[in-house]
Amino acid sequence: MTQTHGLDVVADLFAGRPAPVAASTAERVVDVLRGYLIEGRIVPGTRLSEEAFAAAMSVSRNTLREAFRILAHEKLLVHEMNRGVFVRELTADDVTSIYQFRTMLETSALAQTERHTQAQKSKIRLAVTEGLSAAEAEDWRGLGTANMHFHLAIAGLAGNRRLDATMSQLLAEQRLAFHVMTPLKDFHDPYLTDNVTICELIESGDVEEAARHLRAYLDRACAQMVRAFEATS
Amino acid sequence: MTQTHGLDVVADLFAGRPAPVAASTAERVVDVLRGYLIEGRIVPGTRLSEEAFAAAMSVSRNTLREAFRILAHEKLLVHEMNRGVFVRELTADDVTSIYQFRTMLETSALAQTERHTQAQKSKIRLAVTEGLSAAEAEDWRGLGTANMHFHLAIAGLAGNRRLDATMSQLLAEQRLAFHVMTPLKDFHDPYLTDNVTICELIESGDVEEAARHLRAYLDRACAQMVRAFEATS
DNA sequence: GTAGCGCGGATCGCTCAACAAATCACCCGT
DNA sequence: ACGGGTGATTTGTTGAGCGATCCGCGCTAC
Repeated sequence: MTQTHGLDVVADLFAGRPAPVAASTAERVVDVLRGYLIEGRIVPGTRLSEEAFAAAMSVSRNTLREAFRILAHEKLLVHEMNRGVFVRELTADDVTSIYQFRTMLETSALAQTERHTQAQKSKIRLAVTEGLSAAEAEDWRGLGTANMHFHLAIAGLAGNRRLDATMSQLLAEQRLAFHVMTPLKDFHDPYLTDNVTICELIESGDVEEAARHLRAYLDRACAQMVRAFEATS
Repeated sequence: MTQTHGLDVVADLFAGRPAPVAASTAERVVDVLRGYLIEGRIVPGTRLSEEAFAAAMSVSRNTLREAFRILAHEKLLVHEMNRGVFVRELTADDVTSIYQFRTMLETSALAQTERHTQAQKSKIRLAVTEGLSAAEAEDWRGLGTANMHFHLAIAGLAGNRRLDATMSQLLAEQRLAFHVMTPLKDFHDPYLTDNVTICELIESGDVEEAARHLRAYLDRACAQMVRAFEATS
């Protein structure tokens, strides 16, 4: 980095840019595919043919395999030797495991009050209002993502990049199971009021009670999801 | 799965097997490379030439690239577009971030007393004795891995596979920084007595005090590491 | 009928060779 | 010393190819 400017004016110009849209082809493929997976556009369990997908995305088989390897590492795909890659199918155990881990992360983040910043707290509030307006517009998919933002913001209270990363990955993984939750309204809507309560508790400084509430909330959500899950299997 | 056997006799035959040594070539490469990286045999910052490594490990460039992608995803390598992959160089911030996260995970696991099993607790004790005998034999590298096993066992108290996975990954990542800690004795030895104390506290059922002790311990270790870190840079 | 067997056909795992594009190292003129 | 051009090196990606493995199907034997 050449130190030509006293203040880094140039850096500011590019600061708010939406990331160069994934430079490499493989990463672009990963992003697209990940989008499909967490939106449930490909049913869990289906095999992803290398040839077919390579053709569909106009990339070589080699590049596609790089992408597959990454997504398998993110646990969105399963790689079975000499058989191919499949969209991950979550079991009921996976769901409880994910929720258990989430509970640990989120309550832990909540407990680190000395790290909480005003910026993070306002992100929580933002996610809540996002959810409220999505509900008002009866945009249930939007309500789902708002809910995700809420929990990411909670985890963000710890101010730890690594925690944020694992949290997003957990949520992505969890989304694989959302296709069994139909209609989405029934799943997300009841928790909106919980989000409001928790947000207010945090703002009022009573993180203890917020954590208790959150824990109960997550237990309930987990139980509901497991129930819906075992009903279909 | 064909249901030929009433009791699954066959499964037992293969139960204790040391995993088929990574079936695919790419995974084998990943394992070997990961071994090198966490042992510090390749200095952080060095570029890993595709051609050279492909030749050295007798695999094609394409397969090697798959391996590189995975290791980059594990944050052991850094991939820079059109420049190549480099062994990750941790910053002091990384170290504190890792320790902060570890603290959250380990104390969280410790707090979930209702999930603690006797099997897990004995694993902790095992790691402690492993460390004691390593210290007696003046095997400082062995003491390091014993210490790792200790913390993995603590995290294992939560009984959550995902937590275990992120914990191992964190420890692997942290190991990238161990090469600055020379001699290893001075870094690991002081903490052996702490391990003993914490183990006893857990066995006596006083997880509260164990958590406090652990937290202080990790803070100290982090500070020491950061100090050693900034001394070299 | 059904359990075992063998035989393609499809797909994966991996390699090799090639080429465009980007980066790097070096030299040059100023 | 500094900016700029130029060729060498390395990466990004592709395409073809081949052995290995798995799957489905039909055959046979009991």
